[in-house]
Amino acid sequence: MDHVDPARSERQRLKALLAEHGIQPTAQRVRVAEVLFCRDQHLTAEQVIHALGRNGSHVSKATVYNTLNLFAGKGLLKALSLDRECCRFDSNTRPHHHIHVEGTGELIDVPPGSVEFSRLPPLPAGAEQVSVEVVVRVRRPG
Amino acid sequence: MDHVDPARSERQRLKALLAEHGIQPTAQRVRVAEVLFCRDQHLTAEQVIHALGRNGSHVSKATVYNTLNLFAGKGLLKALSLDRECCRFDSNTRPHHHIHVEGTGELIDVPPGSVEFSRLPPLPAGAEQVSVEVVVRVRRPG
DNA sequence: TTCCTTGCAAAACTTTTGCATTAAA
DNA sequence: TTTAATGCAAAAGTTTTGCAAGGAA
Repeated sequence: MDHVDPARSERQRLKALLAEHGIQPTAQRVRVAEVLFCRDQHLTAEQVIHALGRNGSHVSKATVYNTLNLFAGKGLLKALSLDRECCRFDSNTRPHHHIHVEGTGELIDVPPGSVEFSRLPPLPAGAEQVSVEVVVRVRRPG
Repeated sequence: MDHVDPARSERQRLKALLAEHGIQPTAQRVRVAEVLFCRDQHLTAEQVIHALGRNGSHVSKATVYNTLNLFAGKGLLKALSLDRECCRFDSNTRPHHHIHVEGTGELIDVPPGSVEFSRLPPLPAGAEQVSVEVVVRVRRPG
């Protein structure tokens, strides 16, 4: 008989992921990670809190915020700020770009190879480039 | 004798600018415009409020917010959202890009000709492109 | 024990709104 | 006179913080 529990092994994988990034894998942090890292997505803090509720796993609001900031600080999330609404946390931390749909607020990931530059601006003296991020804003007519 | 008052004629110019954009040029709105449009800059709402105070021209907080949103809606300002801090209003509404200095939060305008693309991503079906904006993030080592 | 984490509530902060007053058309 | 704009205070929304209690090392 096979006793593998997929949810359990997923939790083990997440614990390892957190530990690798110097984060103590507490129960609450693993629950937040379950919500975030099941796929590439861009969630607001509020969406994370709701998703936890739907999962039946409660984590206090303050801990969610602290955890999101902790994950972002350790490189497990990228904090996005694309419109004047609240911050979104991108579970895809590889370099990439975005298409931002006006009106719906929908965000679409663009792989880095889909954008190429033939010219980039000179950097200020002494500064070193950290990243180049492109946001293509689009509208759905109608 | 010459009776030209430069501050006064500047105010006349701003009144005309607001009127051209379908904005009733009230005293408060002209005061906010004086702060914003003296040069290309990126100010937060709070910075606008402080600048008004320094000018000796008081405008209530709610009116400042309403005015900034009104100007942005009418195309006199572009609302930026580059980090998780509050929204900045860019008095340069021509297409352009930005260099964002980590740590200081400094924002540097990049003219559109300084960036050229040899490839851009396909847009979602039926969507039309509104703008392409590049943010180069840099760090000053030390 | 010692250090770190959690949860709750309260605080801080940015932005919006309700409404009486005032100014403009 | 009729409409629009202002100012204040209060409300709403997001995020942070203080602190007592709980858990892990």
